Amino acid sequence: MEASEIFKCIADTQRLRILNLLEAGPLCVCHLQELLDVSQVKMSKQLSIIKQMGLVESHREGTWMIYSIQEPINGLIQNSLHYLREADCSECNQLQRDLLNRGKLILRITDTAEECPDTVCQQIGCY
Amino acid sequence: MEASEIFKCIADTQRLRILNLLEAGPLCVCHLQELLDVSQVKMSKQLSIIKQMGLVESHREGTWMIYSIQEPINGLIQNSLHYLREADCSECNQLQRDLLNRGKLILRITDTAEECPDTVCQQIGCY
DNA sequence: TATTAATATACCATTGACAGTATATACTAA
DNA sequence: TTAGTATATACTGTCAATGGTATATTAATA
Repeated sequence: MEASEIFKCIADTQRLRILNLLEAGPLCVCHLQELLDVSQVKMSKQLSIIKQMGLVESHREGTWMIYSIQEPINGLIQNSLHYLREADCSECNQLQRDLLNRGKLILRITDTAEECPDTVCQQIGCY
Repeated sequence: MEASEIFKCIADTQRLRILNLLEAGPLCVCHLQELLDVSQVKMSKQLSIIKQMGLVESHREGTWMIYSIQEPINGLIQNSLHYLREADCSECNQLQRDLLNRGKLILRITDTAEECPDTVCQQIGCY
C-alpha cells in the first residue's frame, strides 16, 4: 500500500473521521451515518472505498453491517490519527468531538438491546 | 491549515518528494527538477501549489529561484515525513533514495561554484 | 542591445473525484 | 408472502486536478 494512496484516502474529511471512529471500535453503517450526519448513500460509498483499500472489514449482523478496522491497522493511518488527535485544527477538534459523541451513542444504544449490534456490545462488555 | 489540505498536498508523490528534499535544505528549481526527473513546467507548477499553501518560501539568486521550507515547518508534514522515512513502501524507499541523491548532487555542485547557489552552499558550509 | 538561461504563467484537453436520484439486495418479522 | 429496515450499486451530471504546448518574465552576459 503506497503512502500516496493512504494520504488520498484520509485527505477526505469524512473518510478520516470514519477511520478515527472505527479505530476506537466497530460500528454499524447507520450509527456512523448518525455520528457524521451524512446521507446513507454517501456513507455507503465512503465505506466501500475504504474497504476496497483493505483498511476496514465488514460483516453482517441481521440487517446491520458492522464495520471495523482491518487488523493490523495501517501504520501510516495510525500514526496520522494519533498525531491529529493531539493537534489543533478544526478537523482535529472534530476528531476529538467525534470520539466523545461515539461514547454518548454507545451509552444510548447499549441501553436498549434492539438498537445495539452484538459486536458493538461485546467490544464494550455490556453483556 | 486543515489536515485534509495537507494530506491532499502530500497525496501527490512529487509534492511529497519535494517537501522531503526541502526539509533537508534549500534547493533551486533546476536541481529539484534533476532530482525528480520531471519537466520544468510541472516542477514549477508543483512548487507554485506548495508555495501558495505557505509550506515553502522562495527567493531569487540571479537566475535561480531557491525554494526552502517555510519555518516553522508544518507539524503534520514533519510528522508524516519522519514516519515515512523509517517505513517500508516503494514511495518510502524513494524518499530515502532522494536524500542520498541530494547528497551526491550537493557534492557535485559545491565543486564548481557556478553551479551552486549561495544559499545552498551556506547551508552546507562550503565557503 | 541581442541572446541565452532559469523560471513562471496562460491556455486547452483529458481524466478522475464527488454528489444526487433512483433502484436493487439482504434480511427480519408479521 | 408481504412489508419494512438497513445497506449497496448503477447511472448521470458537475467540478477539480493533471499534463502538455506555447509563451511570457527576469536576470546575466556577450
